[in-house]
Amino acid sequence: MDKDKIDKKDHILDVAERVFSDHGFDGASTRMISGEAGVNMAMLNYYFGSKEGLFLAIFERKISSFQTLLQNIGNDETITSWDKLGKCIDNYVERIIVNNCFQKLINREISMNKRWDLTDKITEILMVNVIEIKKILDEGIKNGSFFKDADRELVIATIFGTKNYIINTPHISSMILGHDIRDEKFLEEKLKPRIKTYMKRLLKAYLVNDNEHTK
Amino acid sequence: MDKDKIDKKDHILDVAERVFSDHGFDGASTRMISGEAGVNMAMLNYYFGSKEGLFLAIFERKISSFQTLLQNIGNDETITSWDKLGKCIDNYVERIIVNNCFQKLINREISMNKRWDLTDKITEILMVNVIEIKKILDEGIKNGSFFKDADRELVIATIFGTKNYIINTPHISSMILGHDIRDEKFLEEKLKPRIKTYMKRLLKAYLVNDNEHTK
DNA sequence: TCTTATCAATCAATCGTTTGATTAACTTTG
DNA sequence: CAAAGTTAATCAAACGATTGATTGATAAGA
Repeated sequence: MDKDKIDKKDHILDVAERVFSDHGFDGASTRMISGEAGVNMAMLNYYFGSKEGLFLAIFERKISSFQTLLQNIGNDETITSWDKLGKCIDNYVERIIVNNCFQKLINREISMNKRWDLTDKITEILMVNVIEIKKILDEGIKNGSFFKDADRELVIATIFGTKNYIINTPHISSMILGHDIRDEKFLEEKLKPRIKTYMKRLLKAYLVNDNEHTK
Repeated sequence: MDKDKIDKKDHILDVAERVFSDHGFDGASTRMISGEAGVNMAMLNYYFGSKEGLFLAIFERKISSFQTLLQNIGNDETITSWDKLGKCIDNYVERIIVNNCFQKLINREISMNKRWDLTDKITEILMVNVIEIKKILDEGIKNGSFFKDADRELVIATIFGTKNYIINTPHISSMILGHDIRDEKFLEEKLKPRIKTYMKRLLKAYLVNDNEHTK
C-alpha cells in the first residue's frame, strides 16, 4: 500500500527524469510524462503539486542518494598524496556513465542558471568532489611531493573537464575516438581503463616533482 | 532599404540568440523575442518562416562567419611541433568569452541531440579545430618530439574539456577560482594568461620527450 | 500599379492545472 | 460480523491561458 505508492512515485520520477533530459523542462509536457509513465495526468499534480514540483523532486531524490556515497579518501594517512589522487581519479572515472539522463539535466540546469535555488544546490553537491581533490593537491604541494607552482585550481578544471567533455559531447568524442562511446562494452573494457591511465600519466607528469618545469 | 532589411534581420537574430540561450528553444516564446526586438510578432514568420527557421538562421549566420577565420597553423614548416601546439593553445584560449550566448546554444544543442541535421552541422564545425590539433600531435609523435605512447585523442579532450569546464560552469569555476570569472577585467588580465601558462606546462610535461614516463 | 513591409486581430492547438465523480481500502460503529 | 463512514487514489473532462502561426487590411516605395 504505502510501498506501492512510493514505487509509483519512483516510477514517475524515473520516467520524468528521462523525458526532461531528452526535451528540456519546457519541451517536456505533462501529458508526455504521464503518458509514458502510464499514469493519469492529474497524478503528477496530485503527487508533486506542479510540473516544477515534479522537476525539483527529481533532484531531491538524487541528491539524497548522492550524499550517502560521500567518501573521504583525503583523510587516509597511510598513503602518499599521489596515490590518493590516483585513487580519486580511478573512483571518478569508474562512475562515468554515458547517456546518463541526470548528468544531462544537471548540465542544462547549471548552464541555464534560471532556477537559482536549484543551481545553488547542484553547485553545493559538485563542490564536495572539488574540495576533496583540492585538499589532496594542497597536501601534496605542502609536503613537497607535488611541484610547488602547480596550478591547483586549473588541475581540478582539467580532471572534471576532460571527463565532462567526453560524456557531454558523445557525438564529437565518438568521432575523435573512432568508436561509439555509448557502446557499453567499449566504454567499460576499453575507454574507462584508457582514461584512468591517461589521466594519471598526465597529472603525474605535471605534478610530480622529479623533473624541472622549464618554461 | 535592402540594407535596412538586413540590419533588421540581424537585429532580430541578435535578440533571438540571447533569448534562446537564456530560455532554451521551447522556453523562449515568439512573443518574447519579437517584444524584446521591438518588432511585430508576424515579422518573425515573415522573415524566417517559422520559429524553428529563426532558430536555424542563428546558426547559419554564425557558421558562415566562423568559416572565414579558419586558419592553418599546422602547415607551417618553420616551427617545431611543440611551438605549433603552443600557438594553438594561445589562439584557442584567446577566443574564450564568458557568458557567450552562442556557446550556450551550441552546448545545449549538442547535448540535446534533437535536431539531427543541426547537430551534424555543429559537429562538423567543431571538428575542424580537433583535426588541426590532431595533425600537430601526429606530426610531433612521428618526428619524435612528443612521447610516442601519448594518447592523442584524450589530449584533445583535455584541451577542449578544460576550457569548456571553466566557461560552461561559471558558477562552479568562479567558486573554485575564488573570483567571478564573468568579470571581464579578471578574465582578460589574469585568467587568460594563467590558462595559457597552465595548459602549456601541463601538456609539455606530458608530451615532451625529456623524461621517461614511469608508470 | 505592383511589390514589399508592417500591423492588430484572430486562429486552432497545446499547455499546466483543476474539478467532480468514481473506485478502492481501511476504520469505526451498531 | 456487517453496515456505515472516512480517507486516499484514480480518472475523464474541462478550465483559462498561452503557444506558434495566419489572416486581411494598411502603408510605403518603385
